[in-house]
Amino acid sequence: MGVTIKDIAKHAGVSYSTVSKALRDSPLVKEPTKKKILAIAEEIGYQPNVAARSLVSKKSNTIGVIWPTIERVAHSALITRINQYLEDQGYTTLVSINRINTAVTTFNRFQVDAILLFEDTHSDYRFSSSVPVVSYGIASNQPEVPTIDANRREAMKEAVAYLHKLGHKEIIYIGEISEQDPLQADKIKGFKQGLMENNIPFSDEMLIPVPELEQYDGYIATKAMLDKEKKPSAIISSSYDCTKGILLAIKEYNLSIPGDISIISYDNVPQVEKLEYSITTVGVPLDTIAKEVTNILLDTIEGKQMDQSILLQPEINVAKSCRNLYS
Amino acid sequence: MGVTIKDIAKHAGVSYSTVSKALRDSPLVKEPTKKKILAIAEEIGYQPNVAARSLVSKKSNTIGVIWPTIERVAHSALITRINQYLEDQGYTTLVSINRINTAVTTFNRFQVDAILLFEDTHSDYRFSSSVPVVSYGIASNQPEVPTIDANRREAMKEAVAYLHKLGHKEIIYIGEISEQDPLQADKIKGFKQGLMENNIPFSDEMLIPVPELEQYDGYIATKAMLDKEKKPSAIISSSYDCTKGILLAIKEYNLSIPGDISIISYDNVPQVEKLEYSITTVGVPLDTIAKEVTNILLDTIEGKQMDQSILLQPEINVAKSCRNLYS
DNA sequence: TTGAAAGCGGTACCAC
DNA sequence: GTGGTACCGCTTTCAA
Repeated sequence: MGVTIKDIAKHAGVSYSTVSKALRDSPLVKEPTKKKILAIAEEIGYQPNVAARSLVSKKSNTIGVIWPTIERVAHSALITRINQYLEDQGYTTLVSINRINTAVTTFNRFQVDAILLFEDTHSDYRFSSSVPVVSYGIASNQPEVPTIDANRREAMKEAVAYLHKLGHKEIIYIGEISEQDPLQADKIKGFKQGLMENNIPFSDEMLIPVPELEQYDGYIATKAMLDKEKKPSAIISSSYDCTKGILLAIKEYNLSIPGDISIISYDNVPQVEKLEYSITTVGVPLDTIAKEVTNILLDTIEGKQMDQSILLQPEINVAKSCRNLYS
Repeated sequence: MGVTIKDIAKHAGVSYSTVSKALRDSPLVKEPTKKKILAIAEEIGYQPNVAARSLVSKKSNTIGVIWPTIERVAHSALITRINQYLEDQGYTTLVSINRINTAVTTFNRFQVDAILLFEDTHSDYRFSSSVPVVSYGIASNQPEVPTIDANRREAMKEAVAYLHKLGHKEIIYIGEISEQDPLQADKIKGFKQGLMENNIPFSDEMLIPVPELEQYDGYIATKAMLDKEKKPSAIISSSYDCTKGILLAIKEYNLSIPGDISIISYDNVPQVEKLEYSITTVGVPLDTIAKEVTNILLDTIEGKQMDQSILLQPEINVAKSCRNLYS
């Protein structure tokens, strides 16, 4: 099987404890010796054995990500980035797609240094983990698990406030109207709250439901909406994909943005820049989330005490998709 | 930190080697002793330490899945199922979303028992792994890595043959027309070959390109196609998602299936049953693929020699979406 | 049927 | 600076 440090030691004519030090770049080994050992290691294809290393050092330099809903593409971009940041910090990311309890057990057995949990729904699990757990998304029902999330409610409030400042009163919201999904419900709460704070009366017609947050759904919903007598002056879209569909429908109806209709989109994913129009967005930039999550994971590993719940503040990214009705 | 077998041994008043045997359900331990040990283990929350175990047994009961393109949702359903089958066999699945080389290294360090590699494109990597690797998708450029894949070409040939048998001659293909993606290119080759074998002349208008294989793309492409003078008698859709869009467009034009137009879809995902129409499909059932991949992984672990390339044969699943023009 | 002990591949401490 | 060695948690002979 594999090459071990003892093999390297033999080749190099040194003891294997020296090899160990050299490989860990310890200052206790002379440069030439170190170089020689490293060269030999490379040459004979040495790969450190994680099992042995973490057995003694009680550290695996590995973060376990629990992502039971891989079929929902929502988090994949975020996970990709977090993975990148963790790699930069010398950590390896391993993903489990099992049920939460199974995954927690697996990662505990593997002695990962921390677990990052993605939750989409309020499920009724309970787990115990000797490894620290950090959760992204809705607040966990395990009070001891710190939760990080984007403040969706605030984002929507800001969107409404921004539109109101520009003179918009006929505002509609296109998104998933679901009680099941607390993430979506939160956005709607923010929308309503924003209306209230700006003295815009709410009515049910202001909520245009879509079955899912895909481009296609946004397209269909917008077309149906535009077929109606009364058109809004502004649309708040609840996701980037949705926005793509909305834009297409608007184009098909030969309406101009922001001339005929204004639009502001949730999600600060970098892709917005690739859209045909320059779209104003509101949300926590993906990269901000990724950095924040990474830092909190690393802090947690170092044993720092965390706040129970961290809500990341959204930012408005003003572009040219919202018309100022006062000017 | 964690509870070890020594803790259990103390509680049970036996030696820790007896505990080890009991936990592995060895026949060398008397039933009552075993029961007692198991009870204590459960009670004090014992979790075996994977590192220690795999260090000595050289087995981790873990399969590493390399899936660098999580953002492409295509494989997630398959991975979910494979994960399930492997779990049934006592294996844990760990996913890496890193670049292939990094992931192979990681999994080698972790001493997983086998690696399952998902490839989407012909990239020019090379890796060496002391752990056996099995690849799903296009043939790897590492000749020693066995590859499993669905025979897409054959599937498309069968689709054409089936339609031809029913009297169809104006057949179009809706899908991604990409040289980049060998999976898609293969389908088109099969389509053309099917036409040829059935003496239907091919023309470029028979290929309707879509930018991606999403529902939305199918919808738009079909609408554009239906706006034309000449309508085909049958459509071959290259993916399930695409089909959803196609159906919607057809519905919008008040055409009936299979009265006005026939349709056969690639992909034998179980979701087709949930569609509004009863759709004839062709492809290798997802479950067949999952089982096959699992078995090959397990065989590989046991050191059985594998064929270099395994192409899974597609099945036609006849429903009511194709009209018999002869009757 | 149970226990003692070697050793898997490393790390880290101690002595030289 | 380098080498010797105990030990991390567990499996697996081998002896009792």
